[in-house]
Amino acid sequence: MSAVADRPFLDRSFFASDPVRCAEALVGCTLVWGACAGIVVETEAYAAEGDAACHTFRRPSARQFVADHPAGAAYVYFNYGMHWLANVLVKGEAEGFVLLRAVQPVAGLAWMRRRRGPRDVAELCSGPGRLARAFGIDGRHHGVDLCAGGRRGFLARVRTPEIVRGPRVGISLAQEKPWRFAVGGNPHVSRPRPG
DNA sequence: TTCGTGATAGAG
DNA sequence: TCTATCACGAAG
Repeated sequence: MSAVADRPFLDRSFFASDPVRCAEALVGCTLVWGACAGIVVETEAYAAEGDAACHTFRRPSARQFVADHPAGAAYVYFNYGMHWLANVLVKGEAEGFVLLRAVQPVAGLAWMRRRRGPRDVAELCSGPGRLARAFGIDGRHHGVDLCAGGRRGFLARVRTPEIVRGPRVGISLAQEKPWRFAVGGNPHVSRPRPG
């Protein structure tokens, strides 16, 4: 846990931005979740306004979530009958979410393998469903504050990564928006590789 | 490429 | 009640 020790979490002002900028800024930061931690290597932005792929476009419950929670709250939902997906609420100049798509594991590898099975490190968290599974993220965490200190939050970048940008993955609407961000060439990024 | 699996929301 | 849809992943 030395990679995690004695550094403060990103505070709420980090998420009081807009979802696209925030998604890019989060790449290279470290996600800390209890005993597990990983460097964020891939994100996507979803805008509450004008983005047909965002849950807020169709789901009243998502709009209510935005209204009821502060920036930096976790938005966790169950999809395809089997996968949990983890997002962070952004509320600032614009509102929306940042989907956490992949991290490079740095702590808690034993826990991740216990949940995901004995896999290669590059397979542990290289996708939003995989990441949530490896970190033990599920519906219990829907709405938790990631800017409150304690066990869960983000650490600032130690280095600025080389970020590549491309279209979002796995959506049918608003595919034209290049709102996926990833660390160029990083093996922990999900497929299809951007670039 | 195909299919498992379930929450959500809107229509009937 | 019924149905379409869905920000996925594992196996084949």
